[in-house]
Amino acid sequence: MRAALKRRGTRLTPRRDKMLEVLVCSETHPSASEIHEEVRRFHPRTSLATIYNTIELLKETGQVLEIEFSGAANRYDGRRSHHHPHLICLHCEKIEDLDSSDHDEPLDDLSNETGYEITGRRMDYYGMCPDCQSGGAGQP
Amino acid sequence: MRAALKRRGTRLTPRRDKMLEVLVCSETHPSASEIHEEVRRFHPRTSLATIYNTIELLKETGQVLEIEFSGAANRYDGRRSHHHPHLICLHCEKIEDLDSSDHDEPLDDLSNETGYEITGRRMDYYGMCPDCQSGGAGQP
DNA sequence: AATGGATTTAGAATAATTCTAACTTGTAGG
DNA sequence: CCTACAAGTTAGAATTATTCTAAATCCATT
Repeated sequence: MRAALKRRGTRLTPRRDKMLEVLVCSETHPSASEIHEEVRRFHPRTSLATIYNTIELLKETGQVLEIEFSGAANRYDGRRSHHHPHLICLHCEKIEDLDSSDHDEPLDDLSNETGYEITGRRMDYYGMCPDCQSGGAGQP
Repeated sequence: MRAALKRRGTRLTPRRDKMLEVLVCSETHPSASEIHEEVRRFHPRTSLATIYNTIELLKETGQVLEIEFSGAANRYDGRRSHHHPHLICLHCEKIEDLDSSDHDEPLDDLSNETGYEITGRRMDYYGMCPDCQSGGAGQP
């Protein structure tokens, strides 16, 4: 994954390295400013612009998936080793990964049919998580 | 569809009616301001706030799907009679509907497995359309 | 140690969406 | 038909995530 960055001629700076780590290790699909906070704990003078710049890089190389949120900050998923759907709670904005092998079909057929050069995909389910249904634990 | 609005106690005003028509008839998955322009041709004093208000209503009743775009306006799909995936060109921002019956499986299994109350879903493929690949017709 | 291009920064700029408070409209009851 | 009230609408301000900009810094290479 680090190699992928170098391969395209970009440097693997300490900030970028930390960002990769945050993205891969986080369980919560963090927003840009959450990533920022986390990176800042190790490189306190990091600017938010750097976070956005690096996200842009990683998006281009397909190493991060951007999950847009209406009326809220986008969220990022760095676990792109295999495609997986998301289960998104519209109430507390939690995002869970679903493990499902059957969604991992190849894209060649679709590419051939449509003529599109397909570089990514996204499968999301929206609803309300058990916590929020019971009016309980999850933050509103 | 009009009935669904009334059923929940909201009025079916001329603006709302026009908006429904625009959403259902449009082939392009319009943005809020494109919907605004279209509605304005018939009700010139319509405010953009009304468009957003009505979108909010329609989202709540599941009559419109919001397709978030990073760094650009959200787009809306009013053809919710059956679930279908989208093919999105990242270059010209065109959105095409894919007709595929096999994506229309029921959500009960997933609801039971996860405890989520699932109200919606979204399946998108991202890439570059044939026009943009050939550097041709599509707007950049 | 010097050079030059990539990276980073702080802050300003942009633009979509939401909010607010006043105004208008439609409907139901008298 | 008239009145009153709730729902709908409006214009513009406010909010806020993201992008842009120009200057400073870093780092690999000479």
